[in-house]
Amino acid sequence: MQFTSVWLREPRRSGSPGRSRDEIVGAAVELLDREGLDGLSMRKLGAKLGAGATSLYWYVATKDELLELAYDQVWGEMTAHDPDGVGWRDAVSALAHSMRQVILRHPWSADLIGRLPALGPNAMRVSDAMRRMFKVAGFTGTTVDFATATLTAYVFGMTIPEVAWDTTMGEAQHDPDELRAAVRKVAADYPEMLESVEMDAYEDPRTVRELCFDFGLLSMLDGLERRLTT
Amino acid sequence: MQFTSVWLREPRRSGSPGRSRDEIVGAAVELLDREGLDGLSMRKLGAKLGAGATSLYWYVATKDELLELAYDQVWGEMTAHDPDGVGWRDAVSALAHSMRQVILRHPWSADLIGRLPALGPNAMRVSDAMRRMFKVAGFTGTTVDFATATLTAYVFGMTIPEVAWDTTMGEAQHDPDELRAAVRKVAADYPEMLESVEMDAYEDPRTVRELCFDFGLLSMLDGLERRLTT
DNA sequence: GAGTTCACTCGCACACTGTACGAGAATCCT
DNA sequence: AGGATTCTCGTACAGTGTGCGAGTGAACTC
Repeated sequence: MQFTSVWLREPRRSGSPGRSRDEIVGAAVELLDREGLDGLSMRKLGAKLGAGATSLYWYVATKDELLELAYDQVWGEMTAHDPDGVGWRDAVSALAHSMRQVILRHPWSADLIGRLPALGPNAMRVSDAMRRMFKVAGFTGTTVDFATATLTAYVFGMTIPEVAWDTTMGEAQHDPDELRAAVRKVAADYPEMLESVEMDAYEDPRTVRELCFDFGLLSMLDGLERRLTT
Repeated sequence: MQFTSVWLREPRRSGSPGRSRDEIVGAAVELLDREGLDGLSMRKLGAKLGAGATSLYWYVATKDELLELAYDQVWGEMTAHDPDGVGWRDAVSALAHSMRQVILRHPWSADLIGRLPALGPNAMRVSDAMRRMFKVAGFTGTTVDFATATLTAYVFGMTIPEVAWDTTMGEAQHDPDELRAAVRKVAADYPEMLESVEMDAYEDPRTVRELCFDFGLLSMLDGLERRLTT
């Protein structure tokens, strides 16, 4: 009756000498940041730590388990403020931006959102904080969960394709004009899409995305607020 | 100056005899539905088609390219109605539900959202239709794109973790009570999360999720509508 | 001090992956 | 008939996660 997540299993009895689990996870995150999800192999990670590949299996039952740990470490970088001070909208907004930034900083984590459950302590801490924010806002019962899920969905849903686009198109930098021409060809049969391509949205992707994110976030918050007043 | 997406490359000169590309992609989707993303290997797919593994490389440059094609075929199952008849809110809402259902039907596609750009003709068609809906609603210029991105983000962001949870927890069915107990332990230090676990949200996950999705969708639409009136 | 136990390391092996290569077969064009 | 083009596929290579079991060292017990 063993579950597939690390977090639902009894942790390994402690013991401090030799390598530690944190050290391994830290090195894994570093490697993931540098070389991406495909760049992480047990052999490479072992080499980086001056250890044999299979030594790591003492600390970690499986590679997926290691990824779960690394994934939760990413959640640990997200910062949540107290909603009592700044009001729930600002608190939620700041948390949303923090989540986005963290994922952009660790692009590989975007892939894991769809693959691993977020049950680690850091994920718990963030979700807990967000729930508190929505309670302060006035949500009660199940709607607290719904609001939390909704906002998390928005942030991840917006950020994941952002990362996807960067990693696919950014691997080898292309001439922007050439890229735009290629996309134009793909969109040729779809008038709406074509119009979208022709707009200036391609000029400075960075700020356009930021604007887009804020637009959606604002909408989201407005929509949630409306649930409270009626 | 080659791009990494199939859609940005010149298609292979036609020629119909022997196997066809559609046949291969169809078989791939079938295999993916049955065995998941890890269940698809070129050798298995070749065997399924009565062909050698490497024969497929005539029709497809790489496995990722095959996945791009399969991914777009999934987009092809999403249905969009004309917003002029039913009004933009109903049209968008129906499309959102369709998108969710399609992904739930092809869980492996959830993984690909974060890995491949959606540049295929079917993805184009869906995005095009959604843009038209928001134009009917009254959006103009860049905000059409923003609204489209926002709604797509919500739908994917909500559905991806749904799939993730199912695949991790559903592989081996567990006693729900036991699972709840395990989760309770993980949430022990986080009062908000604990409260969430203790609620009845675990009784019938299916309908709860549906409710949650509709809650968020409603919020999203309200929030977007608000952008129009002010 | 001797012996035993336990925490840890790691080389080897296995089954499996994507795909480059190049030789062969089949088909079509002239 | 001959040549070109389209298509098939066996072999091979480098790489993957990880099970196994033998080995090492330190700590604890008698």
